[in-house]
Parts: sequence; C-alpha cells; structure tokens
Amino acid sequence: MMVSTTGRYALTVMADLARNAGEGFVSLADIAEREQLSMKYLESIISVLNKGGMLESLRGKNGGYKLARKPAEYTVNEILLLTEGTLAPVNCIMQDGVECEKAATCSTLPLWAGLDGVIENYLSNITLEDIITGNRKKMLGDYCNKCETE
Amino acid sequence: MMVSTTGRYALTVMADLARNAGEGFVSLADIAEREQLSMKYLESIISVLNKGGMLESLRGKNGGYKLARKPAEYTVNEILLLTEGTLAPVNCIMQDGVECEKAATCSTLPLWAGLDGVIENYLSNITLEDIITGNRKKMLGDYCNKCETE
DNA sequence: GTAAATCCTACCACTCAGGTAGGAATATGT
DNA sequence: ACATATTCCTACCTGAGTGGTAGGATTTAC
Repeated sequence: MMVSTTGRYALTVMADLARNAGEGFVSLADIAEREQLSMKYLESIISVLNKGGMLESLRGKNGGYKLARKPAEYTVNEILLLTEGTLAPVNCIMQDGVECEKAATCSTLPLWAGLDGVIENYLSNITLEDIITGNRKKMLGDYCNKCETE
Repeated sequence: MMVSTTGRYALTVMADLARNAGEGFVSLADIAEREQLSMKYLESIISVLNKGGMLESLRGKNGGYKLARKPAEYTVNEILLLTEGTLAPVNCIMQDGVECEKAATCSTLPLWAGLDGVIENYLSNITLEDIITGNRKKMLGDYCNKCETE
C-alpha cells in the first residue's frame, strides 16, 4: 500500500473542511462525527496538516480549523506528500539527492522512475475542488464507465 | 511503498533470465551472483514465479530456471501482481469483490480508483522486453530528459 | 471561572518486510 | 554406485511501521 490510512484520512479531513468552509472554524469533533472516524487519531493527522501551513487553527471555545486557501488551490499531491512523507512507489528511487548505488547500471530503474512520474502527474492534476464537486471524469478518466453517458 | 523488495527482485530475476535465455537452464546461484543479491532470499521469490507458471524449472545438477514464454509476452503488471498479491495504492479499493462499506457515499473513492487505473495502465503496457532493451522512451515517456536528444 | 476546544507527549499491540537456517528430494556425470 | 549440484520445503527471527489509545496541559469564548 502506497498511501496509508493517515494519508487517506488527511484527504478526507481536508475535503470535509472544504465542504464546510465559510462558517468560521470547524471543530475536530464535528469532523470526526461526520466522517465517522476516531477523533483522537484524527488529532495527530490534522496536527501535521496544520504545521504544514495548510490550515488555520483557533484554540479554546468555538475554536477549530479552516482551510488556509481555496479548495482549488490544493492539489491532492501536496496533501498526500505532506502527510505520507513520500509517494514513491518503491524505495530505490532517488530521495533527498541520494540515489541507489546500482542506479547507473540498473535496468529496472527507468521503470520505477516512469511509474513515479505517472503517479505524481495524476495526483498533481487533481485538486480538493475536484474531490468535493465529484469531478468523476477528471478522476476516473478513461476508466469511468459512467462518464460517457452523463 | 507500493512495490516491496520482493516485487523489485522478482522483476530483476525475470530480466536476468530474459537476458540469459537460450542457453538451457540458468541456476539461481548464477543469478544471485550477477545481480548481487542474497540467493537464499531469491529462492523464496523465484518459487512464487515458478508456481505461478512463469518459469520452467529443472532440479539436480545443471538444473535451474528459464522463462516459459518470450520476454515480450510478459507484462510488468502480471509479474508484480503475482509476487505482490495486489498493486492497489490504497486498501480501500474493492478486492475480491468486497468493497468498503462507505463506498457508495465516499467522495475520495473515485480518486483512488483513478489512481489505481493509471498505475495498472502504465504497468500493463511495459513488457520484459522493454526492460532488457532499455526502452527509455516507453518507460520514462514525458519525464525522460534524454529521450528527446537521442 | 467554567466549558470547549486545540496542543503535546508518551505508549502499545499487531502485522509485515526482509531476510536466515537447515535439510529433503532430485537429477547429472563419472 | 556415488558424489555433487541443484531445486524445493518448512520453520524461524528481528526491526520498523501502521493504526491507534491515554492523559493531561494550554488557550479562548461566553
């Protein structure tokens, strides 16, 4: 599994905040209730999103979180990258400037690099806005059997 | 990480067998030596490939393995699928006909399904032959900065 | 001043990746 | 017949990471 529960929940939280924007701050308790997820666990996830500058937060009564930008200005790629650390499909791809010692002669490396590129390209092209408006054509593309008839 | 060492080594072994085809059976000791990998560990991996019908094997002296088909007739997707079990980027995608209970209302599911489709499409289009001939244009596509000048 | 909320630190059970170890079965060449 | 080279099979082990839980300190609104 390339994207763990952490990344999936992070996206769910961001989508929930996007859907419920414009009404001041949204409490984590409300999000957990709506999405039917453990609030305690979401706490640790939203902390990462907050420290990463994706949210604004307010402590105390009537406090909570809200998006720092408009939904269309968040790509799925950056949200997942922040919470997952990396989205590389294999651990032999160059990270932080360090590459595998066999890189120069490895015949399979171009495959992994190409796969990494395909994934990043897909995730960078989809925004939070696409998620909450249910842009199936953009998300599912050729694999969507409903997109043609709609 | 979506593809573990097992899947990567499996592909490496298949590529090694493809490169050294036509000379009867190739022993695992030779493969491990050439690829600089633990023979004992490769043993468990090649066993899966063999049982999956991808190889022919011969026990005893001068025994070893060879490809059951031509390199161009193996897609990377089927090799990885066999050794990894699944290539789904998240564990909330339908597997074995069972889908997540929130599937009907989940706004992020189309994203994961789309990502899964993009990955499968890429990996199904690349064969073992592409790997051993170093078809960079096919593997790296738009992400290849050398492909244009070559 | 109290209730509601974020923030922070620590802990924990379970699974899986990435191997290692040792030997049994089988085929070849002499 | 026998030694050797090989696949095949079962069992085990260690460390890291996933997916949480627990408890309290701090801050803010009413």
